[in-house]
Amino acid sequence: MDKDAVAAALAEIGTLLELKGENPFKTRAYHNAARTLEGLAEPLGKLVEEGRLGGIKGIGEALQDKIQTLVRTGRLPYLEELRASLPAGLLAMLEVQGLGPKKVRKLHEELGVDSIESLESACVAGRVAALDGFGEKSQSRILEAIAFKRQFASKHRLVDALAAAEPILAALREHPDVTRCSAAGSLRRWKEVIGDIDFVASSRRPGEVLGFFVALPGIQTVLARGETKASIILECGIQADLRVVSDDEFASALAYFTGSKEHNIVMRQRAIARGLRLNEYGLFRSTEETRDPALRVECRTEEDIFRELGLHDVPPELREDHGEFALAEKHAVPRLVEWTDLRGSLHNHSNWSDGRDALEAIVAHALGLGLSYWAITDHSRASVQAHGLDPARLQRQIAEIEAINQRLSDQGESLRLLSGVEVDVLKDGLDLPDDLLARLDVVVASLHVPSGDESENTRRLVAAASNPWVHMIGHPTGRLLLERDAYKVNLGAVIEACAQTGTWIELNASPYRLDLDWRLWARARALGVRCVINCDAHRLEHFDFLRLGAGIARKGGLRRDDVVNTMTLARLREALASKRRGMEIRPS
DNA sequence: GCCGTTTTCGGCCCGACTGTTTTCAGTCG
Repeated sequence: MDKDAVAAALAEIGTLLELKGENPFKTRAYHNAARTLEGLAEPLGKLVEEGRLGGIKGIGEALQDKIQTLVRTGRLPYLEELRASLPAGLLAMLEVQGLGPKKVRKLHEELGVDSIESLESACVAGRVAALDGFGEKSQSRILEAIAFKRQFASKHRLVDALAAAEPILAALREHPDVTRCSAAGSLRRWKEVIGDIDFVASSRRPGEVLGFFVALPGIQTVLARGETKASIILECGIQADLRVVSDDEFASALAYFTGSKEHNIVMRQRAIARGLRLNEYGLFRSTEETRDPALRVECRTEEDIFRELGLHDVPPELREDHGEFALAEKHAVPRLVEWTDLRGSLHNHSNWSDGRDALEAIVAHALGLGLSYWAITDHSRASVQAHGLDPARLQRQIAEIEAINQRLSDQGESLRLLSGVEVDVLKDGLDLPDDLLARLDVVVASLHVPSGDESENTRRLVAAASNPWVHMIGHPTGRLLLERDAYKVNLGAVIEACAQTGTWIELNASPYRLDLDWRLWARARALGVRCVINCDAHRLEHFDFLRLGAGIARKGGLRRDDVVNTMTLARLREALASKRRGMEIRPS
C-alpha cells in the first residue's frame, strides 16, 4: 500500500471510531496521522524499511504498528473488524449536514437506520422527530440536507470558486459601509479544491453590509442571515458565507476564518504557551474566556498576530501546518514566487494538434500580454485522438515557427515562440526519435496511457527523465481534479530520477490538473529539482492559468529561483541547452 | 492515540449556532 491508501485507511479508522463513540482525541490522532502521511514527501515504504516512522510527530507506537502492517501486507485486521461491526451506510450519513457521529449512532441504534435512503424514509414516516434529542425541526432539516446533498456537489475546483468570488469581493470593496474585506478560508489558502467560499469584512454597520450581500445578483438561495453572518448559495451551486466584524477584530477574524483548522490549532497552542488567548475576536492577555477590550493585544494586521506569537508572517497559502511554523520561528519564511514573475509557458498546444488557435493568433495574444516566450508543444503521433504530429508534420511546424520568429525579430519584438513537442511516454520509450527531439527547443515528456502497474509507470517516467533530449516531465500524476485519480506511480522515484538527470518537473496549471500536487514540491525542491509552471493552453483563454499555477507553486513553497519560466529568454535558452550539452545526436 | 521548558499521567483549540432543553449536547468551521 502506498501513502495515500494507508492515509485513507487511517482516516476511515478514525471515522469508524467516532461512530463507535470513542474518545475524540483518539479519533483525532488517526485523522492527524492520515493528514501527515498524505503530505509525506518521500515514499512511505522507504520510511517503514528504514524504521523512521516513529520520528514523525503524531505517530506513536500504536500507529507505527498499524502503518507497518498496512504497508507490508496491504491489509489490517483491526480495520476489517471495525468495518464488519458497523453498516457501511453510516459513513455516507455523516456527510449529511448537521449529522455527526453521535446522531448517526443514535439513529442507527434506536431506529435501525443504516443508509441515507433509510434515513430519508424514517424522516418521512416521522420516526426521527419522535426520537429523544431530535424533534420536528431536526427531522425537516435532515430532509433538506439530504435534498441539498443530492442537488449540489460539495466540492468545487479552485478556478470556479475564484471566478465566483472575485465579483462578490469587488462589489463588497465598493460598498461605502465596508472598511476592509477579504476572501478567507480554503480559497484564500489557494487549495486546489474547495468546499465553500468565505468572506470577512469589517464595518460599523454590519446589517447594511449583510443586507447588500444577500441581495447580490447571481444568488440562488439565501440560507441564513443573522447579525454578523450570512450564507448564500450562488447560481453556480457554490455556498458563500460572509462574516462582518468591527475593524478592531478584522485581523483576528481574517486569520481565524482563513485557517486552516490545523494551522489555527497550533496558533492557539502558541498563544496559550504565552499566557494569551487567541480567538476570532482578537488576541487577549488572559487564558480565560474573554472579549474584554482592556485585555486586547493591539493587532491591526495578521502580521501583528504572528509577531506577538513569536512568528514571522506566514502567507495564507502556507497555512496548512505543513512545516510553516518551523520556518516562521526561524524567520526563514521564503519570499514566494509571484505570478507576475512568469515570462511565458513551456507546454502549450495549437490547432496543429488538439488546440483551438492558430500560431498567429497565439503570437498576437502573447504579445498583448507582454510575455517573453511561448513554447508550442503539440502532441506526438501516438495521441491519435489529439491529432498528434508525426515527424514530417513536426518538421513543417518547426519551419513555420522559425518563419514567425524571423518576422518578430524583423519587427523588433522581443517575444519568441519556442518549438517543441509534448512527446508521449510509451511502453518502450518515447514516441519520436531522438534526432528529431534534438531539433526542438523544448521537449515535454508526458504519460497519457498509463499501465495499471505502478512499477511499470514509474519505470517509463524514470526512463523518460533519463533521456538527454527531454527537458521536463509533464503532468506527473495524470490526475483530473474531482474526475479522475492520479495514476499509479512512485513519484518519489520519479522525483529522484529528475534530480539525478537535471530534468525539470512541470506544475501543470490547468485547473483540472494542478499537477504536480503542491504537497510534493518541498521534496522536489530539497533535491534540487526545478519547477516549470505551464498553462498546457489549448486556447487563448488558457493563458490565464499562469496565475493559477503560480498560486499552487506558492502553496508548494516555491521561490522565484525554483521556477524555470521566471528566467529571461536568454537564460532560459542556456538552461534548455545545459541538459543537452555534451550530448551527441544519435540517429534513430 | 499522542505527548512532555508546567506533565510519563492527564491533559489534548475555540466559539457560535441550533434545537431541544430548562442548562446543555451535538455539530460546524
